[in-house]
Amino acid sequence: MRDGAIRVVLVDDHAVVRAGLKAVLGTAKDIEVIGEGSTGKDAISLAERLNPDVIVMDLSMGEMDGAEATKELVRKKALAKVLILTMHAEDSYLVPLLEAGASGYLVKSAADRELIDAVRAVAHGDVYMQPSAARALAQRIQRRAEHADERTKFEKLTEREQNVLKFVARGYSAPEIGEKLFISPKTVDTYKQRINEKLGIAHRSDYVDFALKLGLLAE
Amino acid sequence: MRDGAIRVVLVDDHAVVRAGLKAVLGTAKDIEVIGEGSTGKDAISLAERLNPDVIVMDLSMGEMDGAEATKELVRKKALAKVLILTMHAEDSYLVPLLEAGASGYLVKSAADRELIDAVRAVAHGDVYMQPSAARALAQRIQRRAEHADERTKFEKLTEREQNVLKFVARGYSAPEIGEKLFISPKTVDTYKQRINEKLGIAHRSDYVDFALKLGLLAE
DNA sequence: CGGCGCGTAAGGTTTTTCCTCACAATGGCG
DNA sequence: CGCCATTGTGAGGAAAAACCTTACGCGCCG
Repeated sequence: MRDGAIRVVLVDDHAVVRAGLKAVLGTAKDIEVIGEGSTGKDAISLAERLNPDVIVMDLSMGEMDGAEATKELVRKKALAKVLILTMHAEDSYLVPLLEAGASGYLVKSAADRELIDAVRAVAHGDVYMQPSAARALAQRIQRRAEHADERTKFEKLTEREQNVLKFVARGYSAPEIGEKLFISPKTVDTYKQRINEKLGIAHRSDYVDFALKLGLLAE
Repeated sequence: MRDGAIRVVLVDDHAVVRAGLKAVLGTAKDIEVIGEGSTGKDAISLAERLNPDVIVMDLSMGEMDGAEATKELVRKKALAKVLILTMHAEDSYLVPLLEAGASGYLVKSAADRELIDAVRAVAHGDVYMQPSAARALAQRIQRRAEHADERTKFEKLTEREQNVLKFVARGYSAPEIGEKLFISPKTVDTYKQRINEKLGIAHRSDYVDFALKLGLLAE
């Protein structure tokens, strides 16, 4: 990082915890703690003043918690990476945190070694996660794959029909689809008719439902 | 697991690799290799015959690769958990694999210890992932949160307009929306008109794009 | 050979959309 | 205090799209 050491700011509303973190990180020669704060607001002002590489921040704090602070930091386009600490493995917070822009997620019971690794990883631009967190994430993704029924039905459609289904779900009209597929809008109409029969649906909203369940609308 | 040991089937098209895996797993007293195969098809027939707890399978194989075999196993409601091995950290395959139903993902360069841990984890019902894999997953999620622009625009719409936007994106027609909101279809028309102006869009497909980017269509 | 599935398409009726206009309530703002 | 922008509501009418029915060639399978 800039001039060698990884510049870290610690934010936690318990001084004892901060002291502990400082002690642990102090054992790594390539990590330097350059500031401390006790609220999310502190995190933001410290980020602006000190321009750290990494902000190690508690998830739950009195005034402005870690999640909100992370969002705000991202909004302000701060360069610092955020490593969130949490008391217990509260998996449910993980996804919102990642969406907010956090780069890492660590329970406080983690070994010293893990903390140091995590700081290095996020300073390096990587995303750091413990297995329990990764698991939550993976399960979330797997849940998406549960619509086997719809998949089966979908696969019974001909290629043309599948294609048309996708386009309709995406909001395109028959003439527009016709243009894209180089066929007459009337032909598109026919496909829609056949899709309706085969899937037993009738409304455009059903197309959207279907496509959503099958992940056909993922960018 | 049943009668103590974790029953494992190895599937890889290189005998040498299978031998290696067997040697490594042999060092764990709680793991027993009960079968071997060299293709995805083998994986499926072995799963049916031997009913293993875990299938350790290569990602790339000649006939039917690991991903397809996993899908098929899930389709057949096999009880075995699938741990996918891969030559390099091909992150791009991870998400499809998880969707297919794999419970773990490991590069072949992993330490012996990691392989054993991974087998135990998936046998136990956990999802096992290495940091590099977890990273890919996390980045994928973060990408979803990048549409700040759209969010801002969306928030400039009135509540009514936001509501109508959602319904339109979901595929509902003006009369249908009118019914849901207890207003005239003509009023819905007006909202659509105003949304078009405010967002600078004109097609239903733009509504869908917009809603997708903001996650308004997530079940 | 006669269906059957599939890709293609047209005609005609019914709905929807799209655009323009309208009006009342509300809430600043000079 | 009037004025004007914003918001919720709605109508009328032309244009477009959806919907339903019918049709035809082609390859395939019993």
